[in-house]
Amino acid sequence: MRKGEQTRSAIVAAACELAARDGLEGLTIGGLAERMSMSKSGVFAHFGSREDLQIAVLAAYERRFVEDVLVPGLDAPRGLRRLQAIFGHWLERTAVEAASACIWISGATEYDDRPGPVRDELVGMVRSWQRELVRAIQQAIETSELRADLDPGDLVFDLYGVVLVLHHDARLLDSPDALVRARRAFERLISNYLAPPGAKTGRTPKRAALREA
Amino acid sequence: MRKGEQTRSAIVAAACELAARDGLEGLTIGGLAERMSMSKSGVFAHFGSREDLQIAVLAAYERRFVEDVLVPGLDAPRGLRRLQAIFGHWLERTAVEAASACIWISGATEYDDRPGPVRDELVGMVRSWQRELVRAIQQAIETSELRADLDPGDLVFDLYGVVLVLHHDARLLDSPDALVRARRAFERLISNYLAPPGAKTGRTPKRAALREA
DNA sequence: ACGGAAATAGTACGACCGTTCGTACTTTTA
DNA sequence: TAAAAGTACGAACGGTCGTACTATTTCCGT
Repeated sequence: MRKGEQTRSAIVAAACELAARDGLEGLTIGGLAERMSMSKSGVFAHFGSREDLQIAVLAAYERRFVEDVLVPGLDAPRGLRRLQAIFGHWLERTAVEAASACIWISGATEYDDRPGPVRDELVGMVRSWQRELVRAIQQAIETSELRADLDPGDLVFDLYGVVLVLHHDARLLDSPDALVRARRAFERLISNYLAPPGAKTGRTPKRAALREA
Repeated sequence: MRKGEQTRSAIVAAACELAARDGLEGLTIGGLAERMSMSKSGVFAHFGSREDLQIAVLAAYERRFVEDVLVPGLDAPRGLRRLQAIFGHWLERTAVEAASACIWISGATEYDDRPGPVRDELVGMVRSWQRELVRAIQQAIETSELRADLDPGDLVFDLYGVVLVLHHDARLLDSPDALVRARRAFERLISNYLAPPGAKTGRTPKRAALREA
């Protein structure tokens, strides 16, 4: 029972690469078998169905994502520093490893109109990740680094947008500026929400501009 | 020579709907034929290949996108108002019509690793749209509504991110807040770049916060 | 080292894919 | 009205898809 799990995880690893290139829907058992120099049925036997394979790929991706982005971010102290660390790793993973796509992002457009277990799994993972981001933001509020009246959901929304457009511009448009633009966008976003220095409970004036249009 | 073009455009219209649901790669001639109550070969005859069909769908989408987003925006006077109008229509089209996806966005992840004529066409359209946005931003700089030191490319990057995350959250996560979050994000972005009132050439102080982290 | 179990291969299936071909039918042109 | 062009059909092609079954090989504890 050891050899089996060994090859199974090797299959999943290869499947991750294929899915990154062709999408989870483009992932095919025949192609995977060829990549593994195995027979189709040999590969298939490790999963009850293609759907289970896709879900296994998603799970493997999540594990690695957490390892690459969240875990190293936890070395930074709670608060703004940690938020910056997490987001920095996220950006790098999205852009520098831009040779291969993020299957959460490609999956979002593949499954937004396709109900089923794969979509459910994907949605659960994205929601869970966004919850993790909310937590990091709330901690930065608790340390009085970010304003108390900041809606964490708003900031998560903005941060996710930065990653999505980075992925888009770097991969589809081959834009070499995308990463530095993303970093600048992050700094701007944060600077909007910085608590005024020296205040324990931040409530800044300004804002309420742009109310006429 | 008239009947043919008539049915052809009907086919393209149906293909647009199918592609919005299943993606350009998920668009199939058989499915399209069934939708049209025609034979596969009858549908196929209007296009030399599936690729040509996909490109025809892209072209039709672009025409409609320009009609829905850019053209009505041109009613607003040059400058910030026009930029706000264009972006507002863009947001509405992305969220309210969120019943069907944007094939530029889904195509971005479908083709970012898949070279070929379809990708080239898609990239050309997205680049052209971003150029249009740059133009609108530059006009808002010329009217001294936005700061002169604003890099239009940065703002286009940010705006695109807002639309992408709106598309993502509204469609994948069924988030009911996505649209209002997107609108707030837009206001925040713009307010970062507003030229100081009464100045012809804006060069504001502030900023340079967040330089320590 | 042997025997049972686990792992892989082999084979076959029905469905659907894009595409081609020959042929009717309908519209436009001369 | 006759000829020509345009339009749609049905059948069939070679392929690939996921999956089900069966057979064979390989592993591993005893």
